[in-house]
Amino acid sequence: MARPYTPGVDRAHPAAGSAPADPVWSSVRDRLHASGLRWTPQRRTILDVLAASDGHVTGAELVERCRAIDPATTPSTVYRTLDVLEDLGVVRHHHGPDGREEFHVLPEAEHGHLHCRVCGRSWEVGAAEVEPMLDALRRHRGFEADISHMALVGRCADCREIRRG
Amino acid sequence: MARPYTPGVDRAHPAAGSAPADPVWSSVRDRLHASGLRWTPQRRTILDVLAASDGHVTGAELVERCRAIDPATTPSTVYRTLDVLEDLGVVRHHHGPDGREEFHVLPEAEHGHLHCRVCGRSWEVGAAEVEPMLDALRRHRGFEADISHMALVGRCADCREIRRG
DNA sequence: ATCGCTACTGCGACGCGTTGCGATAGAGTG
DNA sequence: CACTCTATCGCAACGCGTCGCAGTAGCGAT
Ligand SMILES: [Mn+2]
Ligand SMILES: [Mn+2]
Ligand SMILES: [Zn+2]
Ligand SMILES: [Zn+2]
Repeated sequence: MARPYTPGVDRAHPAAGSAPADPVWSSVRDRLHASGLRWTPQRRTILDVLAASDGHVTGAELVERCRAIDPATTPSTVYRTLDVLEDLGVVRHHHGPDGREEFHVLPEAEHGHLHCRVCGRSWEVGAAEVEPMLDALRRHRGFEADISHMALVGRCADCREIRRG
Repeated sequence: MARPYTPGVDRAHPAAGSAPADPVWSSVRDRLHASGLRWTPQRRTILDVLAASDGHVTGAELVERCRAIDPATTPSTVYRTLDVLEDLGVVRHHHGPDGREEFHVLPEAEHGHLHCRVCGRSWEVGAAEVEPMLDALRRHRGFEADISHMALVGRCADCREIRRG
């Protein structure tokens, strides 16, 4: 049952005016203001969800979790906010083997991603491990690759073991 | 104006029974049969389109070109056939910055892909250029990465020049 | 408290693929 | 040629995301 758009009133967030306790998250509000952007109940919902998540989450999952807090949540708003937050460095995204988005919340260190096509598991790969190639690309072509967005698909050690080839 | 499903009759391909002249393409028919798969008018249409394409093409573009030959073409059939052809090594796909599929027809050599986020241009990167990293991943983790599926997003030399950072 | 600017929201429609289903038609066999 | 088996097809519905539009509401200034 989709609620119609009911401005203000029943949309008030439990603590609408304030930001989450964690200093990392609370700074977001100020950084938005500093860029002439705004602090809204919808954005607070998304930040609450992100603060409660960690590791990699798909866009659809985030939408779903927002709806758990506010059933009136709209996908377009979530995705647009994720774009904004990516500009702020709060989240990073890459794409799974099927092209779907996966978000990493507050990545401590830059890293790329490995996806096993067979078993579906995935791993993070540190910047150091790919640095040689990135250097080569920078030197030879002047291309500066975004590590966070990197996702390599292939077969993991276990799955290669099973079916030699 | 969508034509209803009109089996057989007006679906006959100009040279329905035969395969394209090029030996590479004609072999496809035999290789399908060898695997217990079938040669259909729809598949011939798609192969005609692929034979007339080169470099990278999006899935949507391929569907559109098929419709130019046979307006009754259905997306699901095209995508399913592309899957089959990828198994045969006739095409390879990767994903653009937005996650959309791009197909490379008959790649002579394995290669990865670079996409500039700013100007939107893209380049191929030879296997040799990535080999060091792939070796490292194989040695340290036993992970065998698919080069053809690799797509790095970032900023090209020109676009870095313009806005230093 | 009120006002004005404009960032942001929800909506609706669209684009790209994918999937399950029942009907069709390849193609090997006799 | 008829017959059978089943791969493939078209369809319809769905999932993920994006975009333009018109109305709303943050927020800084008065
Ligand atoms: Mn893929
Ligand atoms: Mn992306
Ligand atoms: Zn695996
Ligand atoms: Zn560029």
